[in-house]
Amino acid sequence: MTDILEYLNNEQQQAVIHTEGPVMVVAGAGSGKTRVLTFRIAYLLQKGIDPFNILSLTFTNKAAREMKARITSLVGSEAKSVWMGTFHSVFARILRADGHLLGYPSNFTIYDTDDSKSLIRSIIKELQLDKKTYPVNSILGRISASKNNLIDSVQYNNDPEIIDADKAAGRPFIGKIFSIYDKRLFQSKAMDFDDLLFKTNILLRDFPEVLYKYQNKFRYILVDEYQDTNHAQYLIVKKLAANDENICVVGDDAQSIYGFRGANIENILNFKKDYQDIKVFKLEQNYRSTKNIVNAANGVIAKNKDQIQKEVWTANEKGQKIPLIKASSDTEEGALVAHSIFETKMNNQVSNKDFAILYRTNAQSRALEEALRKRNISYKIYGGLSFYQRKEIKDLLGYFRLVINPNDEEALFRVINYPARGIGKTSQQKIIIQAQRFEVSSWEVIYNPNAYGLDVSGAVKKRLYEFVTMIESFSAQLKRKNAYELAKHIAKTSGILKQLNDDKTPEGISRFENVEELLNAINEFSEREVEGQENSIRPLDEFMQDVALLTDQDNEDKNSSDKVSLMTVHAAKGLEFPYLYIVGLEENLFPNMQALNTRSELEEERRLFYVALTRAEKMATLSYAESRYKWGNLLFSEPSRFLEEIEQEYLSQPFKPGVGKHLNKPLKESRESTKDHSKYKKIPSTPTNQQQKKEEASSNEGTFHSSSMDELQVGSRVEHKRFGVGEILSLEGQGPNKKATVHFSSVGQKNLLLKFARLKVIKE
DNA sequence: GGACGTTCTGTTTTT
DNA sequence: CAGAACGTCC
Repeated sequence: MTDILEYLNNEQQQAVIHTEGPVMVVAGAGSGKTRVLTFRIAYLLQKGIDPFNILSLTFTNKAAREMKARITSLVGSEAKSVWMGTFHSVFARILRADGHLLGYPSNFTIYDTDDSKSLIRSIIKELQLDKKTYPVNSILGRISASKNNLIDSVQYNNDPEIIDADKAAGRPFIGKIFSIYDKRLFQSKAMDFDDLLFKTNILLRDFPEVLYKYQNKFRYILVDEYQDTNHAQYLIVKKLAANDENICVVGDDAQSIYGFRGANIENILNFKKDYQDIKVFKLEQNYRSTKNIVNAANGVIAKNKDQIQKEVWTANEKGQKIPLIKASSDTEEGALVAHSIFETKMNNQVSNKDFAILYRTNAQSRALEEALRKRNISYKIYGGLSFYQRKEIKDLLGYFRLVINPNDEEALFRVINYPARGIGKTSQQKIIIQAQRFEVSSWEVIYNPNAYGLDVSGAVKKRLYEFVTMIESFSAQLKRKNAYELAKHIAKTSGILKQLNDDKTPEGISRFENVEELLNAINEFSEREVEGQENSIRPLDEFMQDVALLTDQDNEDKNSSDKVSLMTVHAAKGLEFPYLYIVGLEENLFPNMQALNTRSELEEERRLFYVALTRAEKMATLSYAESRYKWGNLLFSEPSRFLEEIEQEYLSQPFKPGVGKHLNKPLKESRESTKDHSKYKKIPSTPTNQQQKKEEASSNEGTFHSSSMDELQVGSRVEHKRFGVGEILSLEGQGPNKKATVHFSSVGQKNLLLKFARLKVIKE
């Protein structure tokens, strides 16, 4: 047995060997946080603690896997029995085991955000509410915030304060939507992301025997990224740890960047109040970055009010000053960044994988991709539309979901008429209506249409019968066939493969390939043997269990080839790169406009920038563009205030703020009182805002008219949002893809594809 | 019922 | 600009 402690510095050792009682490790960026967690678990195991008694909650499943591998290499294979994973995946597992107490079967479906939104959309429609007054996103946000604070729909509707707030915002029916939403989830035997935490809380609250069971099992609990836990997660941890109080939380308040998801920075700030005899260890030495980067980053958050006092320092070399790239447009920004990567590669003899480009929003990746492609630099995008969210993938997964849990309503209506089999919208509506009338799932209705008085033609009934029979035949094979065989059988029999194969457009081919890739992944899963159960079949439901919880980060890098990484700052958490580019440093983009309402929101944006900077080892380059295309509009921007907030001495060239001033909105103090913070987390944007915009636009009526295709003719005077007034010189082509050459007085001639061009005919 | 065309509408970060 | 929603026609 090796003495694993010799790998650690003094501070880290202390945090590792203090195994009993509550421990908080406040770990600055790059200070070896993961190392401490890993070694702490290894140390526990070496001490003879049963791996079965350890629970480790990490931020991504990938982090858990890597930690496990590391621990295995330190102390051997017993590490494999430690429970490790994200909050969501660990508690999904618990709910699959004990959720029956709450009325859920173990094969319940996990609805992802798309499923939730789609359900809410249909509820709003059924209630005949105006979707502009009830925007799906904010409704879901409201429900989510509520669940994260352990307020269910009944409490929501009984809380006069909440109801009054909704009424005041002109949306009295949110509570009703919430109730129906939850009822429908339950009928579908499904849980949304927030339910995984919410229901776990209920389970532990209402069933003491379950609580005891897990308290007894998890004698040692470790939580990573504690600064990003929300109230529901906080409570679960607190309950589980209540007996032994062998809890170790690791985090960095300066890296709390998930406030929008209900993360409550108070959790870490107040940890001391929750436990007595708590030991606090601070890891302040940064091993990752140069002095310049560490100091610049420290300066950015120094202005924040909410923080735990600590001083991150480094013994590393000073390093070079931070270069600043100023571009005129997003295209140029991409080109300059690509150029800089090219040069740096040459000058330092390093490879693509040593580089990363971080941005605030996913949409920014496009210009960068193009620039990199032009220079033949290969890259990989993390996040964005994840593989599992693509339409063709969700369609096939829809079949799998339905086979496993026929009550899954979202899956049912996704696939009931795809590929087309003559069960159209009207019939689907009728099914839903009957299902709701009898308060059963839609599957029940189509399974037994006569019993529920489903009023559709005989032909449709026949098609429904065929559909039900097909799904049932799949279900019957669930335990008999391995995941791959069944998946392939379903893909063929359902007609999905054929449908996709018939589409020979480039997009169609790529969709087909995606489906093949999914099938390959399932094949790999089927063939991977699980220790202790060799020769046993690995069925499809096992594969599907936490597909909804997989993130792009979790996809193993099969070709861990030499590529530049592109991702959002959020996705970069926990990662590090020798050469880093942070792009789009423009006021309103980063810091983000939507996030600039309260002081604490600005502070979170600063922490986000801090996280970004501290990912860099040798060099961090910043860039901004003076203008940028967004939704087809050219927008001009001010350099980000963050550039001014970095001390001059850390930048390689002087930065002077532009002539214009930031449109500094006065920042409101957020409700930080204590208890009810996120109950009213975001006051949703008032409908009046949007109505006003509409009215402004329509005040032009009389002069312009929204034009249909054939109003556009050679010689027509037209107006374009961006280019102004012009005249159509020529038209070419038929149908939707007409091309027009238009002369605009402001910019000269432009060729426009009419399908996308917004031209308004000016009527005399 | 379904295909195909037109119009409208997002507009942050993610488990 | 892209995708969803809506409208029209067979």
